[in-house]
Formats: sequence, C-alpha cells, structure tokens
Amino acid sequence: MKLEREAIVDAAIKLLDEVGLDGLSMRRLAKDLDVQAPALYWHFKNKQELLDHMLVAMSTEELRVPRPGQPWDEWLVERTTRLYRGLGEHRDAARLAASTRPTPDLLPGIEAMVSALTTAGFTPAESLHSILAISNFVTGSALEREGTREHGDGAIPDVTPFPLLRTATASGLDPDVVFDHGLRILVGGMRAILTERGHYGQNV
Amino acid sequence: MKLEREAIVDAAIKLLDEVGLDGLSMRRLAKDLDVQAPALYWHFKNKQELLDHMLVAMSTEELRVPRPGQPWDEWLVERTTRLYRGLGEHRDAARLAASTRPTPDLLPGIEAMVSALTTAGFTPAESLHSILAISNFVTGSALEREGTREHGDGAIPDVTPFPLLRTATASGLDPDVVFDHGLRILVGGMRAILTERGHYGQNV
DNA sequence: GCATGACCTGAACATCGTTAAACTGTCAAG
DNA sequence: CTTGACAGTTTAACGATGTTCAGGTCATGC
Repeated sequence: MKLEREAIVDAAIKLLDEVGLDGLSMRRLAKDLDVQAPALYWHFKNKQELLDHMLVAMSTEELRVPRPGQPWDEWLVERTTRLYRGLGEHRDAARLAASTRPTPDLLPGIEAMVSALTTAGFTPAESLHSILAISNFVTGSALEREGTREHGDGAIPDVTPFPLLRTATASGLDPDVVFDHGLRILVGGMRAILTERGHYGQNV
Repeated sequence: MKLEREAIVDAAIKLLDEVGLDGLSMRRLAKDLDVQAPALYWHFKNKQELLDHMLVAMSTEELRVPRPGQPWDEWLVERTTRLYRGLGEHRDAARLAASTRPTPDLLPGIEAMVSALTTAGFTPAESLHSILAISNFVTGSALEREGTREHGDGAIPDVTPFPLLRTATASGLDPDVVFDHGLRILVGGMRAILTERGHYGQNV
C-alpha cells in the first residue's frame, strides 16, 4: 500500500516540526501512528531511507528554467532564493538535507538549468560549476540560519569592543540578509564573466 | 591539569581520523586512553564540549589580514582557500564544524578582516556580510566534498542522457574545482561592487 | 595522622536503531 | 468450507549510545 508509506512520511514531517531532528526517533514516530516501532521497518528498510523520502516530500522543486523573456540573472536569484526559503519551512530541514545524498533524478533539472545558463553565454562547465557552487552556498547559509535560530537569543556575542562590527551590526544581523548579499555577489560575479567576454545584452 | 585535557583532545582527534565522527564514542575514546568512559566527564561536562575543543584545536586560524601591499582580493582568495583546505585535513571536519557554534573569540579576527575590506572601499556592513556569506559557502562546499568522498566511487550518476552535463563533466567533476570556481565568482562579484562605485585601483 | 580534594571505577539508567520470531488477519485456490 | 499463502504487525530482545551517581583511591597540606 502506497497509502501507508505516504502517511508515515507525512507523520514524520509533522513530528520533525514538533520535536526537531534529534527528537525524531522511530519509537516516537510509531507512537504517533498508533503502532509499534518495528512495524516501520516493513515499509522502510532504514531510518535513513525514511529520511530520504521525507526530504523529497518536502522539496517542491520548481522553477528550474526561466520564464520566457526573463533575464537569466533574475531567474537565478529567484530560483535560488526559493530554494533557500524552502529549507526554512521545516525545522532542521537543512541538517536533514545535508545528511542525505541527492538522488539521481535531479539530473534532468540540472541539465535544464545548465541549458538556461549556456544560452545566456556561459560554457557548460561554467554553468554547472556555478550551479553547484550556489547550491553549496545555499546549504551552508541554511545550516547557519538553523544554528542561530536554535540558540535563539542568548548567543549574540558582544561587539561593543569592535567599532567596525558595531556599525556593521547596528541594525541587527539577520542570516537572511547575509544570504541575500552573498547571492547578489555570486550572480554579480557571474555577470562579470559575461561582460568581460563581450556579452552586454540583458537577456539573450 | 591542563595536560590531561589536551591529551584527551589530541587522542579524540586522532580517533576521529581513524573511525570518523559516527564512530567516535566516549567509550571508544576512553579505551584509547586506558580509562573508563565516565572518567572523561570529569574533564568535559559534555561530549559536545569535547567536540568544541577538538574543533578549536584543529583550526589554525591565520592570515586574517593581508600582507603589506597585497591586494584585498588576492588575500581574500588565499585566506578562504586555506580555510577550505583546513577543513579537509581531518576526517568529517566539516560536519564537526557545522555541529558546533562558533566561539566569541573569533570576533577580533572578524573585526580585522572587516577592517581590511573597508580600507579597500567596502562599507562595514558589506564587508561583514561578504565575509559571513563566504564562510557559509566554505562550510557548504566542505560538507559537499565530505559527502562525495564517503560514497566514493559508486555514487557518480550516469550523465550520458544529458548532453550538456556530459560535456561539462568530460574531464571529471572535482568538488575542489567547484569550490575554486565559486570563490572566483564571489570575489568577482565583490570587485564589481567596487568598480560600480568608481574604485578602479588594484590595491587601496 | 588525618582530612580534603582531584581523579577514577563500577554499576546502572534511559534511549536509540535494528533484528528475529511469532502472531493476526485477509483473501484466493482447492 | 477449508487451507494455505502472504501482508502487516507485535513482542522480545541485542548491542550500543550518552550520561549520572555512589563509591572508591591516592597524593597533598595541615
């Protein structure tokens, strides 16, 4: 029954949001499903396999290609931001994603993205490396955000002895604005590659 | 005795290189030290506290400021690359770093780096955000490298049905070149901020 | 000589992922 | 209507984990 598998994954995601990744145990999940823990092992051979399915159930995976007429950089920012936001919708989602190997059915999407960037003027290698680098940046940023979220208030260090840090953090220090800034720099650097090569056009 | 604490941390790091983070248990570490597991809890209140000390013992933390006359971008690339390489010198070092909150004594180093970038023409906020974004990029990249290292050979997916991916990965796909490319893009984007503002000079 | 503390052991607790064997139901074939 | 196969679950247990607690041992200072 596929129905069971989906129900388990849904309950696991809901439980994840309640107790976090560290609190997500097979026994606890089984209790939520009114079942004994070993019953889960008929549907999933591993806890890891369960986690894998949770991750694919959580990821919407859209916007892998620019809308018609949309400039490549705008599309890339939009898509990457959506990815980053997606990792913030469930508790410990970034940690979960980091502990899971990507499945091979991501390849068509990556090929599509590479295609979008090559038509913008990048080489296939440049496109792929950029996409992967940005992906690493996303996971790193999402992990950092989760880390600061958990230790909430008590962890903000005292910057008063450091004048530059003081002015730099005068209006707070939000992980999201660090992410936005990093992403802006990344696509700015990609744009620089193109302009150095003579592509001045906005969109293809 | 500080000597004991250091000895424990050193043994823990050596054990980490042998068995990895998942194999690093208090009992196993105690056995290497010819001691029973609870003895470790006299020196460290937690396993987490032990892990924290392992991480600071592993990080050399140098080059937080450019050499005299060195351009800011060259220095930034050098320093960031060194950081990334450092995370590859011990097994699971990136995972370890990701599971640990940074200690507040990193602040002087950050202030120094912000200072270096502000004298190059960036605002304090731009400098700090760039540093933090790059740091997130480093941890993300190091984590990805560890993930691919572990599943070694068997995990390389088949790209033959995807022409662009095939040409992009014709000469292999090394996590390190993805990192180099991402870093180049990042500082390229930072350079673009400066040139848009009218700073055309190479160094300061 | 004796007490105070540092430092360690032994035993145990709660919890974890996971497995093996036995049980319960459903449903089709004889 | 019986029987057997099979999906799906339970009960019991194994080995391992981090951690605690009560009690030891042993040197040092009075």
